[in-house]
Amino acid sequence: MTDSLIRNFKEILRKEGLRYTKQRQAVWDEIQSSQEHRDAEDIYMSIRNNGVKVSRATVYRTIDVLVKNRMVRKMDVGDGRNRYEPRLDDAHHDHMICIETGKIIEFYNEELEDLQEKIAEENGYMLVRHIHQLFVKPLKK
Amino acid sequence: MTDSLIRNFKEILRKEGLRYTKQRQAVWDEIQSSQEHRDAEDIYMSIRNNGVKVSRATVYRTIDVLVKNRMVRKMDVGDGRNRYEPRLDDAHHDHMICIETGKIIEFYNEELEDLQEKIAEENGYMLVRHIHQLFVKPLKK
DNA sequence: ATCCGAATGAGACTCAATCTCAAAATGGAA
DNA sequence: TTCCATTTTGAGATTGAGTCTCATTCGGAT
Repeated sequence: MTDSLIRNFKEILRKEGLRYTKQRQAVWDEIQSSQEHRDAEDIYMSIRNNGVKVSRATVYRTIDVLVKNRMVRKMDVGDGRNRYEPRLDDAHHDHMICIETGKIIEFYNEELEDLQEKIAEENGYMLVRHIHQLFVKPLKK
Repeated sequence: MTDSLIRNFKEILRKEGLRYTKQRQAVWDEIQSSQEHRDAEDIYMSIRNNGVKVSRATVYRTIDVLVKNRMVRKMDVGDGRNRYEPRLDDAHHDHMICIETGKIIEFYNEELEDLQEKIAEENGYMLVRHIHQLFVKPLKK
């Protein structure tokens, strides 16, 4: 990855030909404020509770820009609601979801990453991105 | 896996305490008839075109039973519509989705499977199931 | 300060999937 | 075979995440 690690939100809007607005800033601020894996409704309600007037439409529209620019990671946990988390650094990780508690554990494994690229290449393809979730339950002691 | 490979649909219904109906049979027949990764609407329309009267509700309800009993694999390709494929044998595989053509390629890699179990265990969990999709594009020649 | 294209927001809309409940079908009992 | 308690079905309503519309508001270049 050659993206600079610290990227300015205003810069990204400029690059995209978009204007800077307090609603867009509020969405980015809100996502940035927590490392949790949150859904859009949660983000929307938090912004409103902080006293900023914003609509769901704007939240979704802004998230799209952030995802496109790799500021935010979008993840599908399979329950119909996407979750979002800030990509404060550019470090990639996958997720493990406990089916008993709902807890989301992040993990990263170099060997796994390499293997995926290899598999894609063996089939004549280049890996662009991947979705990888492990559904797990606690080991009996 | 200790499930028997050839399992009878009626047996499963019995085990689940469900009655055998021609609608349920038609859903299973239709899914079984093709190895494609199809969505519920497609399965529904095909059954109706074959002259069997069935509702979407029944299609969805029956698919749930089939998925629960590992007769059918449900996959989320990220476009909001789940795809289903028959598990004629019990062989597991993951999917590679070409972002240029939409083509779905199946793959299986033992090393990858082992690695996932290992990662779960290292974190104090037991792997129950996983979602793994590689989004790829053709290699430039 | 002006101006005009871009952004916003309320609510309509989409669409896959689920739910409702009256009517129909199933299958065990007799 | 008939009966009937119980389950299943289906038409259409509902849900809910996400998208779209368009009149109004705003940003920022000049």
